Amino acid sequence: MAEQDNTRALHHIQSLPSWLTGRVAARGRDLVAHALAGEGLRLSQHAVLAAVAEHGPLAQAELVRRLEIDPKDVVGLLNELGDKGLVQRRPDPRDRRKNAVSATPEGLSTLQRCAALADQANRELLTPLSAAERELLITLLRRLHHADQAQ
Amino acid sequence: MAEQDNTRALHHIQSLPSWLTGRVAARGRDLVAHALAGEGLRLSQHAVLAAVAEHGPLAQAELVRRLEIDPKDVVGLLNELGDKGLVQRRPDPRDRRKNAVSATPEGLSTLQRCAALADQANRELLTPLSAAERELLITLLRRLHHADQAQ
DNA sequence: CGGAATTCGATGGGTCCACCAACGAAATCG
DNA sequence: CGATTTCGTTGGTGGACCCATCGAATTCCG
Repeated sequence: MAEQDNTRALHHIQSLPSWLTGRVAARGRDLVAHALAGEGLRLSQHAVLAAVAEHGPLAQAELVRRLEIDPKDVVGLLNELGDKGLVQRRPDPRDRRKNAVSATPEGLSTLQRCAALADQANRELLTPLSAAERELLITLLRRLHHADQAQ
Repeated sequence: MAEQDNTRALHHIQSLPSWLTGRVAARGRDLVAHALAGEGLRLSQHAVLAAVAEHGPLAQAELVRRLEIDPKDVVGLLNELGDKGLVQRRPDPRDRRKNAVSATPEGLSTLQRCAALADQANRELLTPLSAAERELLITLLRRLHHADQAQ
């Protein structure tokens, strides 16, 4: 510290992990988003569809908690996925406040193709790294993320 | 590939580098943003201030190219930084289309403090990693970013 | 030289994503 | 029961990015 040199201020910022991860994340986001556009899905729609497919029929509030997403946004996302025929909302007979959201067969097959597309995009993102380096990067990122999850 | 299992669709997505970097980047962004809030600056304002400080008096269009930022946003950012007395816009006598943007002494001292705050936030972000691992992560991210820069 | 093309600063409009505030309806708690 | 909580929904805010346009000033080129 106290080694701050304003003549390299921008260079300094752009060497920080927070900035580097932001840039790499932005590129990863764009790559995956572009790939998913082939299936007509946005990133958030893909995440919701995957959560619904993985965790059986679930209530929207459960979706909110699991994805740490805003309740408001869930409504729109499910509407869009519903319009595409990928998920369906039914009233939960056991608790009439809830909607039981589940994926349709079409939703599941779409999800299959999306997973392949997302994998492909991630391969492109990591092109500059060797297989061992990719594993290493994922491990480091995972540790940072898990430490965050646990506060 | 073709090992897609819809019963682990969400888990799969959340293991992808694109998702992990996104999460870590979001946390890094929040940490730095929160730290900079102590100086009353947002991330984009900090970046612009640093660029102006590092690269002498600049035209706004030059700022746009260097930071790959939207021309529209530059106007507002410079207005805000100008209102705070951290930068000043003067007409460039050599090209009257241009504004020569430079940092004020107050801007430079603010930048000093911001650099320290950003460093501190990044240290917090990387807390779970050893010094060697931090260097490794930065190296890997830098390679990904540079490969992107060169298309 | 003078007209055409380009650059610069600025503005308006639009998308996408994340976040906060509040509400009626329906369930659960005490 | 009544009070509280949960659920789904609607409202709006703000940041980051992109597209198009516009007048003023400069550069290019015939």
